[in-house]
Amino acid sequence: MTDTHRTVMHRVFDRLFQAFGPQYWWPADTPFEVIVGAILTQNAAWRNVRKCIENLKAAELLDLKAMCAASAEDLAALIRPSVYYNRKALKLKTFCEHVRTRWEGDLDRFLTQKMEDLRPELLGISGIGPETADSIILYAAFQPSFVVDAYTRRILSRHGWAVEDSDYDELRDYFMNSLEPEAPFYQEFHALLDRTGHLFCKSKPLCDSCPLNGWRET
DNA sequence: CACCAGGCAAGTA
DNA sequence: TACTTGCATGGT
Repeated sequence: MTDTHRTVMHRVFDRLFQAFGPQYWWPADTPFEVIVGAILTQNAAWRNVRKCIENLKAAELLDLKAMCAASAEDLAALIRPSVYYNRKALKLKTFCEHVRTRWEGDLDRFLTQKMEDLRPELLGISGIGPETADSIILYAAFQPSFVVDAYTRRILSRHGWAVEDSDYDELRDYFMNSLEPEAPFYQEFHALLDRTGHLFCKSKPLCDSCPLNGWRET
C-alpha cells in the first residue's frame, strides 16, 4: 500500500484519539472472558452482554473447563439478555469443546500459536465468523489482526472511501496493508471507530459534530 | 405498539 | 456465487 494510504489512516486515527482519548478496550479480566464476550456480543448491545458475563461469573462458569461441564440449557438460561441465547449457548459449548479436545484445554497454547494458524482455526469453528475471530485474535491473543465491524464499514463509506462493494477480508487488508502491525495500536483504532459509530453513525448520516468531518482538509 | 441493534450459518436457486 | 432467512432479547 502506498505512503498516502498510511498517512491518511494515521490522520484519521489521530483525529479520533484527540477527540475521545484512550478507550481501554476490551473490558474483561481474562482472555477467556474476552472470547465469551466476543461471541455473546454478536448482533447484541454490549450493555446486555455485560449482564450475561456477570451471570456466568456468579455461576462460576466463566472458565473453560467449567463451561465444558455445563449443559447448553444451563448456559442458555444465564445468557438470555444477549439475544439468540439458545444458539449462543451452543456456540460457547462448541468453542470450549474445540479447545478441550484439540488443545487438551490449554487456552494459552491455543492463543499463542502464530496468527496465520490461529485465524483459520478459529474460522473453522462453527459460530465464529471473521469479525469474532479477529476480535479474539486482537483482544484475547494480543496479536495484530484488524477488526472490521459494521460501524467501521459505515464510517469509511460516509467519509468518502469507496468501500461499498468490498468484502470483509478486502477491508481488513486495506487497514493491515496501510498500518504497522502492532496489537495495541489496532486495539485502540478499532475501539475508537466503534465509539465514533455509536455516537455519530447510527440513524443520522454525517452528524455535524463527528470529529472526522473535514478530515481531508487538515 | 413498532422498530432497531447488526454477526453467523444454513438454505435457496 | 449471490441472495434470503432464522436466531429471539431489551431498549427507545
